[in-house]
Amino acid sequence: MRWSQAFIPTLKETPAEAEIISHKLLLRAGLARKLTGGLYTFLPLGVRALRKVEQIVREEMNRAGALEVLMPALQPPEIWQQSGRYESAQGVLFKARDHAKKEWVLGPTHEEVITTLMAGELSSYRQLPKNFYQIQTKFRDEIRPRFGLMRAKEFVMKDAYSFDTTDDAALASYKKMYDAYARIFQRCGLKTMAVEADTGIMAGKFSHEFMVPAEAGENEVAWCEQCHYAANVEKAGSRATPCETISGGQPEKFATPNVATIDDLTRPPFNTPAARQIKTLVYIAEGKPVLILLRGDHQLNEAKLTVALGTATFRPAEAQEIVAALGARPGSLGAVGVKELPVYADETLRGAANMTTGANEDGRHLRQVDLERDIAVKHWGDLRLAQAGEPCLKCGQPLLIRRAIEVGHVFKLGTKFSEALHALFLDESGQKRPAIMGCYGIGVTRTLQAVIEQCNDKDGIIWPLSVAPYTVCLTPLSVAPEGAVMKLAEKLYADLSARGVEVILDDRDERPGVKFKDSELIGFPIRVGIGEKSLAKGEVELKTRGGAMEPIKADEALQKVLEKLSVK
RNA sequence: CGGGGCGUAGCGUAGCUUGGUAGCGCGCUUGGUUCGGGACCAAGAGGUCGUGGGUUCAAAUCCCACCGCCCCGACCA
Repeated sequence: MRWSQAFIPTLKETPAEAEIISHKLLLRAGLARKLTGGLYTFLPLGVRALRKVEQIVREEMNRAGALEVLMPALQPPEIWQQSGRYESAQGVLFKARDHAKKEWVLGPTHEEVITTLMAGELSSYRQLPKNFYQIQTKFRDEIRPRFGLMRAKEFVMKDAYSFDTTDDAALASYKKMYDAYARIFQRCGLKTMAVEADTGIMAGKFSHEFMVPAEAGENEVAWCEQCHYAANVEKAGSRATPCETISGGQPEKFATPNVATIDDLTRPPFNTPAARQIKTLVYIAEGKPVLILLRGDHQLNEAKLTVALGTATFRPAEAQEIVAALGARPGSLGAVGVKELPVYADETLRGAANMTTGANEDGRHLRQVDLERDIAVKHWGDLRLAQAGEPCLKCGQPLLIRRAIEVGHVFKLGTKFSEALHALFLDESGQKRPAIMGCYGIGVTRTLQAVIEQCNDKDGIIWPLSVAPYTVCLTPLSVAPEGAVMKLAEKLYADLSARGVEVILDDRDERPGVKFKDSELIGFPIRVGIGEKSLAKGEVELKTRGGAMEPIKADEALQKVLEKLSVK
């Protein structure tokens, strides 16, 4: 490609809308432009990089034995009703109506479609295992699109769905995808970590997320450097420091005027450490109030609460609901003597004694509360958020917590969809059984931006060779057609092109500074600078993005470039 | 959905408090001089000041409503 013929609108200044580095570079390097919030046009350079990522994904999926298909993005709502997700996915479903006013949904994911397909095609165990994938645009009515391509209303996703006859076989399919994902992200030049994940509305057995460590990420990951335990904080467990277990006597009410928070009680005159307090939360679960007890220095993990409650339909109670349930306002809440409401307590509190908690009277608290003696706990479980520095569950080393971008997610689904949508087969004994499914997603557009987020410096993007829109940028410093500089540039351009190298020739009549800045902003992995001064010595300049300038003999330039391309 | 911020030329912005018919930088066009790290000189083009309403002799500026964009949050009593 000749730069003069291309469309590469680089920007000197950063558009005000961009906050994080990858979003800024996406716009500045002329890769994409915003249509409106959460919707982007990929410009030629952006499309090239995107296609590179797609191709890596495609190659690795094929290598892992998955079969490429392409499903409709427009879907009938009936299959969503059949799977039971028409309601639960309300929040993200884009809907459209046709001329007859019939409703359609724009696919946010394709379990319903693929399972419907298999319901029609599958009949025998002999057809399994099978794994189908597609690379396609997904639509999600995100509450808040963010950071350019990072969270968009429309985005390119690779989704795959496996069908197996047994749990063991399903696990093998899962493992294949897990391994394929590790290869995919590695080939994209990304450092990722696979972490245990919460399964959310997918309701699967277990899952892993592939995370790119980055401050701009929307997730938090807990991990242990010692034993390599790693989990999304929504899922992560950790050991807590032990509670006091020696009873201080019978509960005793005391006045706490103007005390509204855990923090207030830690200060004089009360001096009660947060770890010696019981935090009482009121939630409304499926319309009914429940109490949740945590230690004062701990925080609730709603993903874990979902598991404990057995429902995702819950929310924090409003102030008036709290008063109705307990007779006191937030700040003086407690569970002592409460019999009519179910009490869910965090495991950490088991055996805790001599604790302080609200007395369900405004301005009063109770001390010398012994958990199991004084509170009727209905359900004990892990309800708390793991915190940095707490000992790892497995080895006891302090856990680290870092932000990260989720680029891939693998789920073991089980039979939820195959049962609901009748993807059944006859086994060896003639028994009709539902296929055991797994599903596997990669945010392709998000992966692209994650690469930029991870690979950049003050001058711009540093593309890994594997996803660079062009791998080589030829930069003649003067473009007079008959000059020696341009003649050499043209020859190199022809030779590299002939060998299938993706090369761009900066034939613009611009000053050297402009060309250098642009090539670094965009981040082509290899630049060959050709100028009169060095050419007089028979040399050109080979520069890898992020590396040092290296003078090389002009007549060896082709060979050197080819070496760089194959070595890296 | 709640909170905060912002909307002025393609991009970045000043002007708004204190109302008087819009300015700067980048980019763009033309000519000239330059030419190894985002050149310089000169002359230009480009604006419904987000939209609608109100106040006023007069509104980018004050008031009301709406729309859009960005950020934080969606919980911790």
